[in-house]
Amino acid sequence: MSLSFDFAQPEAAGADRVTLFVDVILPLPLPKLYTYRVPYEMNDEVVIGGRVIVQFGAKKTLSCIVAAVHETPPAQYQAKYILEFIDDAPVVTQAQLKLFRWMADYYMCTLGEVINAALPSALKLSSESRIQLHPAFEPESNPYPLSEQEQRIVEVLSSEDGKALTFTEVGDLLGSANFHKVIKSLIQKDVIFLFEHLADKYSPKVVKKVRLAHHFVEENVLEELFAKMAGKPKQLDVLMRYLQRVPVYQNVHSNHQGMEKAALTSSPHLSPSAVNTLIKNGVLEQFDVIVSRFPMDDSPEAKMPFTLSEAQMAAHDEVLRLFGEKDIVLLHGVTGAGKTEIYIELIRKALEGGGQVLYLLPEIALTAQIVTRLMRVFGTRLGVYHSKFSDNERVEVWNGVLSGRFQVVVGVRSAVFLPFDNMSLIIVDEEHESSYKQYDPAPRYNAREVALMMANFQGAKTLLGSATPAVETYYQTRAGRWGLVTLTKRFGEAGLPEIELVDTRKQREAKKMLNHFTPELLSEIERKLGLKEQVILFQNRRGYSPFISCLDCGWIPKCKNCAVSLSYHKHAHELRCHYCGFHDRMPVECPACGSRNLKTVGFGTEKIEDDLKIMLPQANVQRMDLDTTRAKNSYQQIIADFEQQTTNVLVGTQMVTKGLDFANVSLVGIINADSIIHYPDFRAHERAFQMFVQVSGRAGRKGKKGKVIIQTADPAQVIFDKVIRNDYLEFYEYEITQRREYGFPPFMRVIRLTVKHVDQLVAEQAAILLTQELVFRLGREAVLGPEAPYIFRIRNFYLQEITIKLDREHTVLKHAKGQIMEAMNVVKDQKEFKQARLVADVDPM
DNA sequence: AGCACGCCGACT
DNA sequence: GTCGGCGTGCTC
Repeated sequence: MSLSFDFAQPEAAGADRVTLFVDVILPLPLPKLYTYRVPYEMNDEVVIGGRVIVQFGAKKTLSCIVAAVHETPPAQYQAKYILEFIDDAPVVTQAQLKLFRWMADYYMCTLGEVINAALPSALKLSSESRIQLHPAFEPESNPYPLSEQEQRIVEVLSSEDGKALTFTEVGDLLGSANFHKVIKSLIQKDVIFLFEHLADKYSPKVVKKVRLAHHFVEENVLEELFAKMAGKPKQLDVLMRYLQRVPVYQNVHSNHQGMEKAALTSSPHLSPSAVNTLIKNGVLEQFDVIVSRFPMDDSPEAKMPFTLSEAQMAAHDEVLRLFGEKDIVLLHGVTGAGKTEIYIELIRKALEGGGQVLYLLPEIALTAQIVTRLMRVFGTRLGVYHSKFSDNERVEVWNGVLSGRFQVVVGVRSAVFLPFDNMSLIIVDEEHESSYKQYDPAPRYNAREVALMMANFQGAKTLLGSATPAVETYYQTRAGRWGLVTLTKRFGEAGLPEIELVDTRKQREAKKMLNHFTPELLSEIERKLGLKEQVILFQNRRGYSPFISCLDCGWIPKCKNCAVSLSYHKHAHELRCHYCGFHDRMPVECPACGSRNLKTVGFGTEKIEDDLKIMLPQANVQRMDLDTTRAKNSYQQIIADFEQQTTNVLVGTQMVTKGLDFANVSLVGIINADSIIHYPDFRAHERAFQMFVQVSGRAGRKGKKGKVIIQTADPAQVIFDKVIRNDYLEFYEYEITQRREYGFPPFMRVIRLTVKHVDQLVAEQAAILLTQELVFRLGREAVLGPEAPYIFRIRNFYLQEITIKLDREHTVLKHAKGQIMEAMNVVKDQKEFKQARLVADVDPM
């Protein structure tokens, strides 16, 4: 039996010495929980969802999460004592524990793996965890008294800038085993903060500000100053601007806040050197302020309420009405229909009811634009959870949700792990996006499904939004289980773009192709640039070319770890593997025959960029793909340049298809549609349709009708017809028939098992045995394969795939997963397959 | 995931 | 004769 904390406490306070045990979740891929014993005197410190430190194995001390408290001593072994209690309040809520258990179950992984993915690493203490002085800490102004031990730590940390100590070092320094208490206390007092890896070291964002030196603040002193400035017009200008922006007289304190130096120096009519002279002469003083990475916009126009259009209002009302009878509603709105405003209105209503709100977005759609917009409406109640955030920022959001400071969180996939316990509304925007699915490592979860389950557990409503809903999602609305609201009109009179197909085969035969551009696309780009409008080009492959080949002997460089050719990256002058990261210098001559006739074959974004720069010198081309957005802010920079029209052509992969709104883009070109359609996967058509419609949606906003040119070798393919007419329904009808006929989701559930082994033969043998065991348990018709995937070797592991199709019923599913586990264990228990890795992916995408 | 224990090749 | 390779099994 497990006791809750509330129940355990009064007993522990009594005279009877109950012996408590806790089951903990270790942050490791272990199938079960481990039981530790609570020291008597610590009985009232036990908190479910709190962290404790335990010894695990001979050497390791780990922090882990208390999942349950009970009085049952383990029969088989002697439980070790808990070494330390870190938290006096849960860092993981009961609601989370329930959800995490469901995830581990559903996605066939361990609780430890879920916890590991869920907790920001600074919450996962280890002896390697480090502390650093909080950048905002000043010894004089910190209001909390420090103990002698705390003082010692602060001294050492202050000894040099950015000095860090590991837990082990802190332990040595204090010579006490109980140093976690000291660390915890210092964290609470905002003196230090924690991080896990050197890369997580906190570097605060600092803004340089200026203010009037305080002895000038009085009116008559200032007049004197003005008199002195009479012969220095530039400096006077600066001062005037400052006084204009900062109401020094009306509000005495406003001068203390000052204003951003950049606002003075970068102002077109002001001289930066005059600003510096004023600082040098002591009239202005410069100071640094640590700011949040998402600044609050307090300008008056920011507070301006927006009004929903009639269509938006109607959709909003319909969503609310449907929430009266259904828990899940799909908002199917064409691109540019203004779904975000509807979300904001709904969030506002949900907050009035007092619950929490989670707004999920795919990685690349979560831009500064949308965050700023939400900040304006929700201010400090909004938390942001982004994968490019540092660990400290994540902990801040985590704690903010726990404390109730953040009632709304906008975030990516992993935001479903945050400690919500009173959810009232979840919005999953672009719900069809495959980036909601984590592919590797475990837990291989789909944030949309997790969100739906969280909503279910916490009695919240879920709104799914998309211009191109997943077939599975739309099916649910057709079946009447989920509500459906449709928005067919674009916001602000913008018509849907005109889509033109251009036959690349015909043009190639006529020898009219210019590199990979048809004359139609090239002249249209030229025309748009002439009109000072912008262009987006979509090519779903990065690098310069997918491979190179020797013209004399046909040699093609392959990756030594994977069964793929190496892509040529011109800028880096390298050959790269897109699967394992292997790279090598581009050879000058063929290593097989010594010929210098090496030719690139095929094309990626880099070549498109290159060719276009040569063919249209007036184009200012920027490329956006994984290679150009790797650095932390490069993505924002590329977007900003394009927005401000410093660049006028954006060439990119998937990244350009999602969520970007640029008013001046009037042409979208899809360079090679065929590579998107021809994919060996049951979702290929769905993905292609979504991609075409989404990228087309980037063309034409704010009243301008856009144009889309799709280059294809086979314009007759059925899918184009539906894309051109933007007919989702027709696409859906076609697709759902196929799915029914061939037994794919939503009619069947798919679980994909992958067997990996360094030896190809062993991988095959293990897969054959696994298949046999599966067929034995689930029946022949449920198991497909084994089969080597198209790319049959990655990172030196040979792959074999088995696909399992199951009925959707939950009981069947649960039972089947047990059977699959059994089958996997049979294989793993075989000596010859000990080295094989077996991976289960539930609902793969 | 680590880490220790345990059986087979090139070194003082 | 040992040092050390990493295969295998266990951790409350």
